[in-house]
Amino acid sequence: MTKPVVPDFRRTLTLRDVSEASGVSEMTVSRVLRNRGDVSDTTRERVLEAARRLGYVPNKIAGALASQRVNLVGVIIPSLSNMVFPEVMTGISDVLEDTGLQPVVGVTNYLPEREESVIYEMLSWRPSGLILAGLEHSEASQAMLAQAGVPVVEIMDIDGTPVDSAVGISHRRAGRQMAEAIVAAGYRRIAFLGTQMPNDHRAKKRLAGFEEALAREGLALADREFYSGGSALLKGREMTEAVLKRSPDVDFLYYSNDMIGAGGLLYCLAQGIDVPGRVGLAGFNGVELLDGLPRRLATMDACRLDIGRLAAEIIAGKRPDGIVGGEIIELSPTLQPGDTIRKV
Amino acid sequence: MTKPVVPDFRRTLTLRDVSEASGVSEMTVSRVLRNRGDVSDTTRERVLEAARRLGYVPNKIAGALASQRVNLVGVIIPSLSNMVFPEVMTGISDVLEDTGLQPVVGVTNYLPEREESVIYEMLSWRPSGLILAGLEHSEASQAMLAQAGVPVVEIMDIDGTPVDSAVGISHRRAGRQMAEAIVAAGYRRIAFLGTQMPNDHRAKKRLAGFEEALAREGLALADREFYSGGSALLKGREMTEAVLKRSPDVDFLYYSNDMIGAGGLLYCLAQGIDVPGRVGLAGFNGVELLDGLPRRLATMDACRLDIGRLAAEIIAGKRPDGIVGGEIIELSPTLQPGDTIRKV
DNA sequence: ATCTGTTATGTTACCGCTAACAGCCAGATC
DNA sequence: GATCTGGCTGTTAGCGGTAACATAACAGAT
Repeated sequence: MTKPVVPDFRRTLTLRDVSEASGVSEMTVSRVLRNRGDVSDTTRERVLEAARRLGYVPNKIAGALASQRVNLVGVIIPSLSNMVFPEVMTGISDVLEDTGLQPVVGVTNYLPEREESVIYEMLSWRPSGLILAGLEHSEASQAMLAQAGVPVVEIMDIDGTPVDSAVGISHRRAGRQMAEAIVAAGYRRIAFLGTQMPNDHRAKKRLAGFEEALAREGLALADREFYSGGSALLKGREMTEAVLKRSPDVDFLYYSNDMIGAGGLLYCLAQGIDVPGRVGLAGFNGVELLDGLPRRLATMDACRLDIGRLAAEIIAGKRPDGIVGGEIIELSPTLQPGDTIRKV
Repeated sequence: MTKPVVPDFRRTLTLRDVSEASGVSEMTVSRVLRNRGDVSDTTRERVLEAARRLGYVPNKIAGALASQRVNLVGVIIPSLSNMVFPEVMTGISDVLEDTGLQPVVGVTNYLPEREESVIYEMLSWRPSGLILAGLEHSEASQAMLAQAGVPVVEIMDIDGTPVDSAVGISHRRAGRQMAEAIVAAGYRRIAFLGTQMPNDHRAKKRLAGFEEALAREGLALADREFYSGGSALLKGREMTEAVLKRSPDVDFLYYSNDMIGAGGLLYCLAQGIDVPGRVGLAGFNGVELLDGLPRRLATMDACRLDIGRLAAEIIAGKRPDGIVGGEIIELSPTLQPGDTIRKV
């Protein structure tokens, strides 16, 4: 309603401004700024000088619309505070760095409906590819991904059917392997401590594989405890205390992630409990944090860096043999026994 | 060179496709999909049905170009693995959630030249605003930000001159306050342990403020130790060991962040060192992780959630009194004495 | 019957850039 | 001298939407 006090005299700059300032056509300016096509050195210099002097920043929106090319890769993850995704991101960035592609992160907070809208939002920018965590998505999400017309890589997990490509580990198998190692070390009264999150499918699969392997040995979980929210380290302490009080005869604690496992380890050490003699412990992920603990927690690394790398390579079309899509890459996590499982 | 094996029969969908499928003009479809302007209920239904059936996802690139409006906010931070930025992001997302704006994250790895290119890249998408960590930027970066023509909020720090708005704490003052508390508790032989990072200006300012306050009391740092890279928790242990061996008479360890502080605390406890009697400890940030430690490390929270919130409010034009730009908001971090400083 | 206002829809002209193609000109070739 | 290069630059026509401005259809008021 009120007239603007400050007139907007500084219109946003366009190619035309640079073109006028340097006395060549817009097309030539465009060519210079993108390093595409032949331009004489003198012209190039003049254009660059003008662009720099004016402080011109190209408008990628217009560029993308005209060229039908967008140098963005959507990366959709459940959470940033997880300690696991930063490393995946590092792998992705490493590979994309010299491809001209740029990752753009979206966070879903483990909510399928949130994921749906993030996918929609991302696709509406017509990215060159999509990387997203997990194989479980709403029907609408699946439909969008299938229609997207760009490479889609589902990461972290391979127990299921991907829309297009997948890079990850089998969490089911990871759970089995850990159970086998624990049983082999002579533990028998085993408890599980983990997240409550109904949508953390990977944790759920690990537990399923774990119980499956126990069953095969004629064993069942002796106890189980769940949490949600709050400081994972603290929750680990609290849950550990609760389980050990409730089931004093438990001799092994299997945690769904390293953070709560670390909390449990600190609790046991503080209580003077003999680890791994009286109680054994194991987590999952292989997070860097563990290196600083008084004792090395048994864990299983989830190949996060490699997962990021490979996913990015698929998007960037860098896979050997020029494989184009529909690739499923299973990585093998390695068990790191640390100091919290008895040696056999 | 080779002909594509699979013909691209599934062209990408446009408004025209939906328009034809529903028998109305493109404009009407556009109105329906954006919920703007009056459209009859029957038409709306028909359009939505067609859009859903076709799996149409609007092209925001074209939309943004035509409307000169981009619902993105660039957020530029030095690192994801820091534990400090996820919380800032949470604050930002909370506020932006119901404004139609969407955060887009860029990471600089503490490299000014990398920051420069991230800023350039972001501005080339003409976002509605920019939030970036710190007040120190290359000249070229400053120029771009000043020219950007959108709100720019520099966060975390207010010791310096912002380009436009700033929300943060005074790290210099935070350092001073901590030093005063330490001296007041009777400690005299104080050591500093921190990051080597030449570009972590905030850590540097904390140290400067810290030394300044010590000097005012006639004191100087008894020792100092720096690190770079690796697991912060582990580095904290190692540095602490090094310092205590080298300078056995040191009675306080001031860490530049909570993670290395936690490492130091674990080391001291494992060594049976009397904390806070023989040695006092303090960190910085107030990270959630600390809640799970055997003893509560003294720290200073950096108001990360509030910083994110306020920055987002400025971008979204939600500040009370309709303040528009050039706002500088200083928050006051609170000292959390924990259990690692002697009570006076 | 005409006027007015409201609601629902369509038309037109861009937004800022790039693909594709069309010139132009100096020097080489025949 | 005519033709043919190949390097450099310009012209034209969109890309897929949306703002702004018609227009149409119809109810109620005059």
